[in-house]
Amino acid sequence: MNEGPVRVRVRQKVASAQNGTRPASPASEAAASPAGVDLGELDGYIGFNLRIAQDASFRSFTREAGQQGLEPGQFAALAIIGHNPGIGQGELGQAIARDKSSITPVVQKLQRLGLIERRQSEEDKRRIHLYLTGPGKERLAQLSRHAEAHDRKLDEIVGDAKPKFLELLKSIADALG
Amino acid sequence: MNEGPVRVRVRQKVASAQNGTRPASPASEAAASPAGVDLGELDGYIGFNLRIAQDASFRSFTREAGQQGLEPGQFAALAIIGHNPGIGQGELGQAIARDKSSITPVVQKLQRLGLIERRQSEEDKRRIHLYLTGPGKERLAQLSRHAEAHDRKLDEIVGDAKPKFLELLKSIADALG
DNA sequence: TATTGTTATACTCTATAACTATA
DNA sequence: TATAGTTATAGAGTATAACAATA
Repeated sequence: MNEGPVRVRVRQKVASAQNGTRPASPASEAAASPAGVDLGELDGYIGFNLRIAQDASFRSFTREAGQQGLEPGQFAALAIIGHNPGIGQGELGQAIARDKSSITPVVQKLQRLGLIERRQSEEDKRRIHLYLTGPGKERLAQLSRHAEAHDRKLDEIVGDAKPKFLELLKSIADALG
Repeated sequence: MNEGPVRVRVRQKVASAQNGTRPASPASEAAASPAGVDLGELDGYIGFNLRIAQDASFRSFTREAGQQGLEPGQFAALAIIGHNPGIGQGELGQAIARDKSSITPVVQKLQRLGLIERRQSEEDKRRIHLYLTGPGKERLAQLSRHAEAHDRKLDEIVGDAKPKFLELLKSIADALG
């Protein structure tokens, strides 16, 4: 199954990459592989390649849209609130696969930035409904443009295989989630 | 381009997932989407779907192999050292797209666990060569079995499309990294 | 009792910058 | 001056557990 060493192409400057893990800071180092390192079995693993692709995508997104302030996760939260006005925090958490305690700081930050509004439910006072504010809608539109530009790059790489590619990614999330 | 609300299937128990980002703790919550949340534009983004798939894969890996002690990132480091005996820390960092300062604690931990040995270079005393120890090789073999079992699940989902799928993931990492 | 959200806490991962020791 | 690795520090992201308010 292993047809000899799998060596990775050298990266000249080792530019910033982007990932699916979370960088704490703006720029970074390294891309996805260095000078002649044998990845061995890892090279054929879907899991490993999923990781480096996501890592690259995330860093690239942050590198560009990060200047605008928000990161992929916050963009996702904003987009979901925009598409689901009045959604509760718990539901939002489920949508992005995060615990409710991880959602609290996210929505607090979005609120602090004036991008969302939080209204206590009338019927069930435990619940808080989330809505985009005017500035929130603008920001979402702005970030959407960035996200689209970013995804266009991915579209170019994936080409015609996009529908199948997306289907596979969704199947993975669905089956292992 | 948007053909109406994209609603996600309900997840009964909201089991643990696994991802490409890093969970700080063992188990977790949420999978990738909740009861009837409209993901809107996100649903069609490669970047977003890459994220949720990687998240699911990572959590699934950790959920099982995590019991054995090491996480995906450490497994990757171990595998790379195994395939590149004598590799330096900087090179290892490049291979997994991390700064050298992020590598130090990783290799220190692996050393503390007795899984790797670090030898100062004779020719260039600044460099440190990394090697697996006997226990390190055993552990790697053990983790490889877990990783393979994990990847077999992914293989089943991806099926015949695997070569193309891997190629696309590598292209993404390569183009955006 | 169960659920929604908050808080306190803790831990992982990561990077930047400054540093040591080599080269 | 430049490079390999370390340390100090800081910050993002995440979760668990305990809690308050409400149902």
